[in-house]
Amino acid sequence: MARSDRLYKRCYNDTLDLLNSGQSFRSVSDLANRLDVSRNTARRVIEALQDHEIIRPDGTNWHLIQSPSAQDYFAADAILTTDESIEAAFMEKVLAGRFDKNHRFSETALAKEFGVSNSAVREFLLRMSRFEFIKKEPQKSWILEGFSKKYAEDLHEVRSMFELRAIEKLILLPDDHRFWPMLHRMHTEHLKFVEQYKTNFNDFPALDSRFHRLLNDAADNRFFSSFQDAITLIFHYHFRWNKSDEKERNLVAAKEHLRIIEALLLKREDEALEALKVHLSSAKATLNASVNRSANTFE
Amino acid sequence: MARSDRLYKRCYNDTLDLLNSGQSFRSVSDLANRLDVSRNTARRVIEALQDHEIIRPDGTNWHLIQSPSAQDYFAADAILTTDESIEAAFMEKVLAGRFDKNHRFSETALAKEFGVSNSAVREFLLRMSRFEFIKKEPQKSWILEGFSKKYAEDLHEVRSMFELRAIEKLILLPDDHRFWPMLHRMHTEHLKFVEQYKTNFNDFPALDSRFHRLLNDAADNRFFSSFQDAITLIFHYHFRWNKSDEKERNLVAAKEHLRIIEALLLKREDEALEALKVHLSSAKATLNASVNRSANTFE
DNA sequence: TTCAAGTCTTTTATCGATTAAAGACATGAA
DNA sequence: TTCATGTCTTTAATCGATAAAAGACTTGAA
Repeated sequence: MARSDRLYKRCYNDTLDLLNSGQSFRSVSDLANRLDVSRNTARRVIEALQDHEIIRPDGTNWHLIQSPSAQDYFAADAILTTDESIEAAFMEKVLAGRFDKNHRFSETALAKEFGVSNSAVREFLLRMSRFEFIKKEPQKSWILEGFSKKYAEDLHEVRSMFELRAIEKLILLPDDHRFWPMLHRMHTEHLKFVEQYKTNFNDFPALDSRFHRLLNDAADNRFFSSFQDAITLIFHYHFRWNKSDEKERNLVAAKEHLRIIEALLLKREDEALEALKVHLSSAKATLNASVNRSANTFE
Repeated sequence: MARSDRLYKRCYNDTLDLLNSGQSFRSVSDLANRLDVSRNTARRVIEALQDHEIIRPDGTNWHLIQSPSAQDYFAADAILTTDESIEAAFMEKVLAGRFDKNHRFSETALAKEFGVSNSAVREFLLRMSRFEFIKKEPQKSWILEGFSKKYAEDLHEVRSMFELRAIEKLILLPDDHRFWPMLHRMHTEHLKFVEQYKTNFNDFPALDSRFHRLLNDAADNRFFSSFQDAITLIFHYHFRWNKSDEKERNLVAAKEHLRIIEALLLKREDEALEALKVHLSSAKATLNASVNRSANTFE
């Protein structure tokens, strides 16, 4: 087996969704643009959909012959890239504590366990190692340093430094900078979330991540943005893993965000910094609580 | 061809050096310990050296039959790991500006150019990408963001934040912490360097890197230490590339280090912070000068 | 006990091959 | 012009195989 055609499958599903939502596309090129893939891939999708008699050309547009049912779609796990599925499997294994006590693990063993090749695992681990919770020395096996308390502290320290600095830089941005309208939209979204949190509380992690990313990106330092990737990953999996007090926690955090946003919009630096500190320490508390739950939380 | 035996060759050379410097080893295990490799590798070295009639057992120790000459050693480029040689070739290519104007490049092309496999290049690039000067999106080719002025600024900003924070943390370390004797030794080494800088100015980059690493490691945050890897790499290659004013520059920097060290030893926090700021901005100026020289220095 | 050696097993480093997807080029219609 | 298409070439994602090095087990000597 060589390279998988998961992208094609994902596009196939996305195209069904597109058509099902009442939209359409004019040409192969048009679909390729919409899906942000090459024309070859788009063409393959269209041909397959025609072959399966799911769509048909209709004047200048393509249309569904009838609404697609669940079995017209590729299965959810068929559209993950190898890397995505390794990530999910690995993080689940970490959080569930299914690693040896000595925290050493081998590429080969993981590859076998996850049903992928050696190289795929290796490359995943290399990419992952920038988050500093796994590491290896040449010629030796990997070590899981795990989500220890210390890890949470290190993460928090750097995160605080970066985000506090970000606030200081943001306050100085000129009034016509594109950051301000984006922050406004963020404000609106948060208000909406707070209003509807009882039903939509699941949306918070994504909102949270977008909010912090906005701050970091606007601070215009690539290392800040890159660090935000680590934060997003860690919190993503911890949120998934630890659902306790989820609703309340999310509401509190959203309100903390609002305080920061409002202080920023009024350009009250001290108030914004203060609000951010409060928020960061509650985020730290959340992470700590989750770390303590996870079985691979050794010292 | 599969895995190369460069480690063995390096050990072979190192063992010759060891014996040539008058030291010896008692057993396979002993040699393995000294070289920090497995016994299998150490055994292979000893057997080869015996076969080549370069050493012979002598009671409880091994001895050289006669002082080894240059041709008894493996060539310098035979003892680099694939990864090290890719790194050297890649960085040289970046600094010499031998990339296309659009800054895109392909794994395959590099692999061909460097005479190594696709995967080796790929893994190198993945590892490198945490330094944030190359990057890629899935399904697309790599982009060299290069050592722009902006890169130098981003690097400087984070570096300053980390090291200033490090100083604040170091001042608080108890008197019996192992950091203090290490700092004392560092002090002595710097005094010695300043005294002999006219002949030994080449030693400075290594000393510089060890000094900053000491600060970052003692601050006890893995992200600080990891960032220091980036700094070391960047400065290493820029120093190599830009030799102008080398002697004077190194002397000035060493004296700046001394001011920091002395202030730390006296636990004068403000003075240490001040001295560090001075040093960091001269380091930034050095890097900037070098960046301007390098041909891949686009905006 | 501790250390050393030999043997066997596991794991990493490295390669080359294969297929999906992107990208480049040429051509033709609005 | 501009866009859409088809064809061809290059490149990335992914795999499995192989040899070097590490590590585990066993035995024997000081």
